[in-house]
Amino acid sequence: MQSITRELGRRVTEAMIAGFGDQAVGVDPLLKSTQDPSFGDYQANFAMGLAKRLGRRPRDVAAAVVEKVDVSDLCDPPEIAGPGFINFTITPAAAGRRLQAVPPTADGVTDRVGIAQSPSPDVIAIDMSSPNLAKEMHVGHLRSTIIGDCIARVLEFEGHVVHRINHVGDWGTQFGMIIEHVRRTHPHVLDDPEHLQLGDLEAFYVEARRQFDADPRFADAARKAVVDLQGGDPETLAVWKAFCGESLRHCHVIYDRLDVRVEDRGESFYNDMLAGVVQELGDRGFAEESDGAMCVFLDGFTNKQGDRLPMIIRKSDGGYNYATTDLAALRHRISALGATRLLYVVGIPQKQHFDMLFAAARKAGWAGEGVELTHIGFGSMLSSTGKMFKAREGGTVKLRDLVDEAVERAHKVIEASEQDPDKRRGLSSGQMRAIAETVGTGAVKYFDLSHSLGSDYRFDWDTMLSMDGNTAPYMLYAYARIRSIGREAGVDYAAIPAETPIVLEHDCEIRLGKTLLKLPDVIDQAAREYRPNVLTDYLFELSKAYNLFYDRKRGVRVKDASPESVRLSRLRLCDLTARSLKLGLHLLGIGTLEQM
RNA sequence: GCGCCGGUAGCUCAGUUGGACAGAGCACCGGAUUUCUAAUCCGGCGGUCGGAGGUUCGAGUCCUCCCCGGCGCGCCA
Repeated sequence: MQSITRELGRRVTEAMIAGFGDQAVGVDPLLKSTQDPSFGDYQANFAMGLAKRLGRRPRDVAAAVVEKVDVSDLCDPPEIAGPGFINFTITPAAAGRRLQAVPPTADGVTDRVGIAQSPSPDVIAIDMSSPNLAKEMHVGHLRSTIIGDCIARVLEFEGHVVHRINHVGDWGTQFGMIIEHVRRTHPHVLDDPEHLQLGDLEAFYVEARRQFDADPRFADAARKAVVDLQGGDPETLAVWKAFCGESLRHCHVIYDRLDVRVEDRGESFYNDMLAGVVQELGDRGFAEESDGAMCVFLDGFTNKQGDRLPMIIRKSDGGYNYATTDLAALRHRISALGATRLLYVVGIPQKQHFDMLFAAARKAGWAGEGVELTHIGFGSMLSSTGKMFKAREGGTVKLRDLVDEAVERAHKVIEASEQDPDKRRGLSSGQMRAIAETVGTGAVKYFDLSHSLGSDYRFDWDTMLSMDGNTAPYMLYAYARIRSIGREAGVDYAAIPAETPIVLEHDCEIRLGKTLLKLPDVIDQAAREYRPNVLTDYLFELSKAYNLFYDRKRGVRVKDASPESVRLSRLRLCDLTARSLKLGLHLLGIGTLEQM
């Protein structure tokens, strides 16, 4: 399945050049899908802008292009409307042909629904999730984890090589008290460091902190542990390593549950590169000493007094901080991983840090012209009352608890449904648990990803678990329903011959077919703009189109449609819808259900 | 003080390098069910897009100023 806007855009561009020669070279035809079906399916908006440059009337410019453009195999004759819009209406026959050409699913690989990969794959490093290992993962890590996963999935789908880098916090002074606390509570840790087990990481951290504050001898030991750690003392390193391993295992329980894959790479990995970073920046005159600290000063950054704002890369006590680590990591991703696109899925409050980091990397020449550096910032997750998200007791909410509650709530909905004689499906308790897991985690992810990245959003259980509206349950239901129709019709969708014609006649068939054709454009836009909600909006549109297609009153019959050619055509539409939904949800990191 | 991000329907949110009368869900009102999964569908109600200027053929979108909210601003990450 190819992008229609690209196809139409190519032809319009040719017609523009045929009509206006060099003056039209490089002019974007501005092709997009229309908002209102009365304007057709796609529109080209270049005429107003081009007319201005040419000193001509927009409608005349549009008319000249319409005269030259050949789209008769795709559309009705293009129409000029308003100030100079050119409207294209895809013919049902052309839409049917394009859908029919989508190859069938192949076993064992991700169904691409006929969408080609990028001919020029990039190596991309995505900085995502990145919790601090000293503590348990909390809700603050949710957005980076699932947004990063979604963007990684989309870019991987496009054929790029993606490193999902989990830049975990495994270094710093707080590990001193952790190490000391491990020693005291698990005295035999060194005998078997791989099998250190901690039931509650958060409680462990809190207790370590309490001891540190309450017991001077503990505090001294903790400080000594920091020194030993930095000095490379083997025994201290072993304890530290054992703790980090255990903490990572806790993280991966959640990653597995959320079906998120990451490459763990702790900050400590870059430790022996830090001195070199500072040395080189200093030698080349990009960094200078200020109040005892080594600082990089960059144009355009000032502090509250209006003085230039430093990026501190070595503290006055000789220690390094996150700016140094991030610079080292950036270099490593470019030079060692070969990445040409570095993405950072980190909250908006850190925007200034990334602005400075990128500016410094450019200045030092570590990131050249050909390297993209992008901070994919996102807003905060707020409670339903609009405040910062906190547990009832006031502390942070563990991510694990959030996921548990989501699944539990989904399970209750399913149980209630099974109690209702009109709704019950006769699910086993095992099936109910499996469905609740997909619906619960899917609901949380979908709700998050359906918001535009930049804005804060209010976390609301009832909305995200609602069957109505732009939610995971609605989408999952639409998918399950289509799969059920296939079973009821006694067909294996995958076995319907690929040459079976798809004929779009009824309005709801035409609408569904044309919506299906938008999928490549949607994925393309989501990838280009790093915007998951482009995908969710589309899935909602597709689900609505399908539900209308299948509606008792306004839709068409499928299972018992006749003649057989119409029945098969509609079953293929069902199949393509299911495949598109499955692919879209997969790119969001959400699994599908054959039944719910 | 400087900077960043927000302010769109009663509520929660979309709005694609500026494009056609500003969209959706929830809520509310009304309609459709001898069920191919109604966990659905259709219709109605509802907005001077925070305010004021400006640029433009055209502004929710760009520029300036102001109001309100959140966040950041030298050795935490």
